Amino acid sequence: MAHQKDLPSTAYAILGLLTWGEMSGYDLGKLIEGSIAHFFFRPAKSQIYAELRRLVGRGFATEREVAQDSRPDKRLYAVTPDGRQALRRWLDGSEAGPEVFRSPLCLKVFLGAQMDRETLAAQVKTALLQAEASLAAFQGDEREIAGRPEFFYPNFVLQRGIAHERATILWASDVLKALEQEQEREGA
Amino acid sequence: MAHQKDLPSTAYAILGLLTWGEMSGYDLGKLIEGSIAHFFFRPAKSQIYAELRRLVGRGFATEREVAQDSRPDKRLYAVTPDGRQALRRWLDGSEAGPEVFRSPLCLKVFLGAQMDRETLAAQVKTALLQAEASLAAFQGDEREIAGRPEFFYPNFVLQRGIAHERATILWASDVLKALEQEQEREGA
DNA sequence: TCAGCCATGTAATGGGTTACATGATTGA
DNA sequence: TCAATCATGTAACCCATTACATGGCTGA
Repeated sequence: MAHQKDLPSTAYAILGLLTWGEMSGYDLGKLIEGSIAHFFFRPAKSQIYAELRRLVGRGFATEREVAQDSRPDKRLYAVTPDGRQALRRWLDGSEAGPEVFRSPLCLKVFLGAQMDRETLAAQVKTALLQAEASLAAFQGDEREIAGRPEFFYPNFVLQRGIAHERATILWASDVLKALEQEQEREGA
Repeated sequence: MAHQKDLPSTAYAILGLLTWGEMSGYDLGKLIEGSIAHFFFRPAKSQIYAELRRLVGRGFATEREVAQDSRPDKRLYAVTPDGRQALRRWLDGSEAGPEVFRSPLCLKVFLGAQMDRETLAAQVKTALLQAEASLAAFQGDEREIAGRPEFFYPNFVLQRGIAHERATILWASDVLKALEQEQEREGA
């Protein structure tokens, strides 16, 4: 009964955000951009809407049309008790899929022997600057949510992001240093 | 001319590994498992073979059938000059796709309010143990390749993996501590 | 005036996974 | 004897992205 087939984990991500409160697909998009996009996935809008329809089809969410003037009409979605149960089952289970770290930069560094040293260094430098920007943004978020109990759990994830960016910055600096040393050794 | 359509980055990953030397699809699978799988992607066997055929079709690799007795016959693939050029263009360019960190664990922690505290703690603990195992494995690799100049570039990526696992371990420990404190506060 | 926000979707494509299929050799 | 290694693929499926489509309101 209930579910013939398991949903993809992205469905549970959306279901999870809906526990935050009733929302439209558009709202979800905004919310994802500031949270889940950083540590899970950044779906296309079209996928959000498709996934919401599926959740309604499964009975995991309800849809409610709200007419607005001076704005387009919208549909608000809310989790059902069935939805909460399904989410809970998924959260408690251990088949949530693997941790994935996919880094084109690491691939390029790995294949560094195929590149000009300068070009590689430039790309590492770019990544370093991006990591610094991310870190600054995360630290801004940190100040914003500090001490707010409703962000008790999200704050853990934010801390992980901060740790990750810090590690990236240190690593990139080390790589750049090593690359320069190698350049000198060759030049001399 | 040359290429009507860009290849997906996974094709360049395989092309890059082929610069290591002539290999079969099977060999590539083994090699990926010990390298690229950790920081880029872990393709299904079927995809490796499909991607190799495409590379040959584009003229980026050559195929050579080798008969063997007491083992199945195999096909060896090697990069062509065109392939090297294409790889180089991709490496030098900046459209390599985004850095992706997809962590179901982070999603669960983010939604921690929906779970039993103990269940969440157990899952964090599991991740911690896995990170410790990965770290140990990476440190084994580190000892193996230490000082070997042909691993100059791969070593950077290994260092990143080590830094990442260390950060994960510290973070998970912090989360567990905080979760226990919260438990005590409630219990008291 | 004009970019950007609000708001929702369809259609086409394809990258990637899963399941299925085969089968000899080698070492524990 | 039995699992693992070597070795290559086909077929089906589907999650996810990209491009396309619409259109009023708001603030700089």
